[in-house]
Amino acid sequence: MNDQIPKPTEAELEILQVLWQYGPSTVRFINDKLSEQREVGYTTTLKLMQIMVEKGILVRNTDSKIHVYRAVVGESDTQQQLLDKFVESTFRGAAMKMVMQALGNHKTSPAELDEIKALIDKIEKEQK
Amino acid sequence: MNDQIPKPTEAELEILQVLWQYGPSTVRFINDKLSEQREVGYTTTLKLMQIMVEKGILVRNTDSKIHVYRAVVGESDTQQQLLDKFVESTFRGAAMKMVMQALGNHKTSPAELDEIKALIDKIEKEQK
DNA sequence: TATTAATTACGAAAAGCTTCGTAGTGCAAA
DNA sequence: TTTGCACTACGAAGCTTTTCGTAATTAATA
Repeated sequence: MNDQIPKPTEAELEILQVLWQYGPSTVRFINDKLSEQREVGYTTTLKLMQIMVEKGILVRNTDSKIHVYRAVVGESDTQQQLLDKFVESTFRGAAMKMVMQALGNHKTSPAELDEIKALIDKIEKEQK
Repeated sequence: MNDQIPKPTEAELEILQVLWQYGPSTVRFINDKLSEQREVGYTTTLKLMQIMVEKGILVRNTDSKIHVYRAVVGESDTQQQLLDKFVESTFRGAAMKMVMQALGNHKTSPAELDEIKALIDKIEKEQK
C-alpha cells in the first residue's frame, strides 16, 4: 500500500490504461492507441510520458534508441486509490450509496449480478 | 437528464457538498465548513462561488446584502454524471469490477449488504 | 456624522495540466 | 557519404483552476 505516487491526471490515466492493457510500450504505440479515440499529437504524448517518468509513475528502458515505457503503478492499486478518493469527494464517503447507484443505472447481466451475490455471501460468512 | 452544466471541479464539488448537505447558504457559512477540514481564504471561496453562478451551477439571492447561494444541480444527478465518467476513465467502463472492488474493500454492515441483495433481486425480477 | 466591521466585486497572480513547435540525434537507404 | 525519416529533448505557450490582494459597498454603532 505504498502511495508516494500522486494521483494521476486525466491524460496520464489514459496512458496508464493503454500500458495496463497491453504491457510495456513505445510512445508510438501508445499515441496510436490514444489517437483511435481522439486526435493526439505525438510530441504531446511523448512529453506527458516523460513527465510521468519524472513523477515516478513510469519507468523506461533506453537501451535501444526507441524507448520502451512501463507502468510502475499497478492497475488495481491505482483503481483502489482513485476509488477511495472518488467515494470521499463525490459521495462523502458513502460507498454503499455509490454501489447502489452503480447497480441501479447500468445494464447488468444476470451472470454479473450472481457474481456480486456470491461476493456478498462470502463477505457475510467472513463477518460471522 | 440534460447535461449542459459542465463537470464541477474538485473545489466546486466541495462547495456543492456543503450546499447539498445544509441547503442554501452564505459564503461565510460555506467557508466556515470548508475551513473545518483545510485552511481556505474567504475571498477564495467567494470567488469560486461567483464563478459557479456564472457557469450556472449555483444561483444566488441578492435581496439582502448578504447573498444566499443555492445549488442548481441535484446531488444524485451530479453523482450519477461523475460516476459514469469515473467508471469510464478509471475502470474502462467495467462498472461491475468497480462495484466488486468497492464491496471488497470497505467494511460493510450486514444491513447494507442485505440492501444490496434486495436491490439485485429487484433488478433480476425486472429482467425476467 | 464618522468609524468600524463584514461583505461583495474583480483583476491578476500562482499553480497545474496539456499542447505544440523546433532542434538535435541516430539509423538506414540511396 | 548524403539524404530522409523516425525518434527524443525541451522550452514555452495556452488553458483551466485556485488563490489572493485591494477597493468599493453597506449596515450598525459610537
